[in-house]
Amino acid sequence: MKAARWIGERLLDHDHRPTCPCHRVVRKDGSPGLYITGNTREKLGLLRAEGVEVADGKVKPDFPDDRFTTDRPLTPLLDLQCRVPQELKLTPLRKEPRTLGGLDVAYVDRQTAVAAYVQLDAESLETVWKATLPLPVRFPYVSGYLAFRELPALLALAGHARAENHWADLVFVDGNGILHPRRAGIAACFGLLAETPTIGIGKTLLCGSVDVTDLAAGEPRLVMHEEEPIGAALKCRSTSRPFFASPGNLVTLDDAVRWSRHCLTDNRLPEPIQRADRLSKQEVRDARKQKE
DNA sequence: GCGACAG
DNA sequence: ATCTTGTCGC
Repeated sequence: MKAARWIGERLLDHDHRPTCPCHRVVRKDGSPGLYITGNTREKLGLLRAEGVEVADGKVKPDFPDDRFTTDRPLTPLLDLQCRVPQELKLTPLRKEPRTLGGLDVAYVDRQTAVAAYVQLDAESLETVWKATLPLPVRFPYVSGYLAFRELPALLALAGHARAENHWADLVFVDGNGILHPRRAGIAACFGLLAETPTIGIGKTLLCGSVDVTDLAAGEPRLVMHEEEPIGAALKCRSTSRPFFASPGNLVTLDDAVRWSRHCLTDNRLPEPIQRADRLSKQEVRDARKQKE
């Protein structure tokens, strides 16, 4: 059950007080697991004090172990994802982009995200404009459900950029487009909601398969999933690790490959992503500095 | 049944 | 993603 991650994150990061009941969360097999104070013995002591039987370092379960088992929490979200691909338009890019955008998210702490946007000149790749936006985190990271975590920040920042007349003609998003089990990666969802041409860039492969043996710089190799081409592996240098490009919305796989290649420089990732990534991390550093 | 798993 | 020191290479 993926929702277990949700609970795990709260256990790691909550307002722990002396009266906090978090010591009552133990592992399925009855072993205590970790405790937020770092002292596992303390955890077992608290349970004993509450009348819980502890034998052999383990808690005796007083309920059937499938009491909390359910596949409910993420299924409504999965249903939403399944409706995404039919709404996407993977059509050739209409007009030659004059500016390109890059979007990324970094984290100040467990509950504060910072979205970063960079607009570049499509020809010179020089930075034309940039902006960042801090936002509270409302959803945990769950593989395959990244959009539910980071989309709100991206959309808010996009709204701002649009209002300032700095929205790019083609936007690169940190995360996949249709290179996703349900063709509903964050770049696809964002492109759909923002009604903007998008390309997704992943640093590691989420699903599908591709052989990157002897992959040369700038050479695209298709990622296949369920008999379908859903993205391409690319390298900026023959010696660097590959990244994975896929269409989000309003572009074709060919566009995604072509524009990713267009943005290759010395760095591992396409320039818009590289710059958005750098900006988001810089902003996180500044935010932490001011928190002191 | 078990492992894998974008950021 | 984030936590972190040194370290290998251009």
